[in-house]
Amino acid sequence: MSTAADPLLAVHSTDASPDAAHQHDPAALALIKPRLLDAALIESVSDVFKLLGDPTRVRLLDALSHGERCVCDLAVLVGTTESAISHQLRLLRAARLVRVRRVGRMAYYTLDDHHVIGLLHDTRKHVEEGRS
Amino acid sequence: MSTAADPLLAVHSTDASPDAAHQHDPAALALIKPRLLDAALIESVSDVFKLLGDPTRVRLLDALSHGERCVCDLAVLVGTTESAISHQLRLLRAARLVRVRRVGRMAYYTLDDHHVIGLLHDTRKHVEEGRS
DNA sequence: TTGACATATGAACATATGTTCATATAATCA
DNA sequence: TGATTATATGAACATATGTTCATATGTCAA
Repeated sequence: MSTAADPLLAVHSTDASPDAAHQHDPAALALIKPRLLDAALIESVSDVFKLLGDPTRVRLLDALSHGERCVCDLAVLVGTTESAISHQLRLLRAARLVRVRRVGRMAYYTLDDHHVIGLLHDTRKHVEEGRS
Repeated sequence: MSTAADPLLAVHSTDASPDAAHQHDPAALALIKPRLLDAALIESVSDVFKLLGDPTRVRLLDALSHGERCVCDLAVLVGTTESAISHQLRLLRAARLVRVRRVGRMAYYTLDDHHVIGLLHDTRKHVEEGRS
């Protein structure tokens, strides 16, 4: 899998499109535009990342990567209120990143998608590579 | 690489630790606690995800996944002001997710880390799998 | 039933965040 | 030089977001 190297050879043409203020490479734009992700997908994808973009939720998922845990234990591991944890788990549940199993008055949470562990791992790699 | 299956066999013991309000499985917690990611790494990882958690920036990265682009073309592809784009590119640059190459008064941006394409791809997969 | 417990949730508050507008920098051209 | 172009950036504003506190729901024990 090598990087897509698009032609960057187009000269600075005097553009004539009516809507755009100005464009450097109209030909390349026309080629790329239809290949971009559609609005709904963009929104969904960024929503998932938004969920991962909070320390408390990353801690939660990191804790859950070691196996199923109840809310009270997650609160201890994450170091926050059970209320705060519960609010966050609700969001993660809605996005199907975690799943509940209820036993009596306990609620046991697990990761519902093992892509998540991969995402955490890859991002960690990015961060660690940057510590030059 | 299979999922780590931790023992969940501990009985509901009457806990005696002084700081925690209550714990369900103290033995498992003691085992897991030292294996959790440290605070600084959690923060860095969630910061990267936070950057990916915005539609405009996902659009930017998606556009850049098709090759190097100048700011004005990115503005057209993303459908926003060049000012807004520039603000976002600044953030992405600071996180070393994109890189600039300056030619005259133009600024050409590229992805600086190809993990990012993988992250986008995997998250897209998660989203698409959920459309049941 | 009564009380204690585990979890869930709504409202409110403080903080963070993305865009807009104005302006700055820096390069190209007349 | 002066005008125009491409990008960058600061301040301000409106919106979004995470936690806290109070309370609700449902479970178990006595």
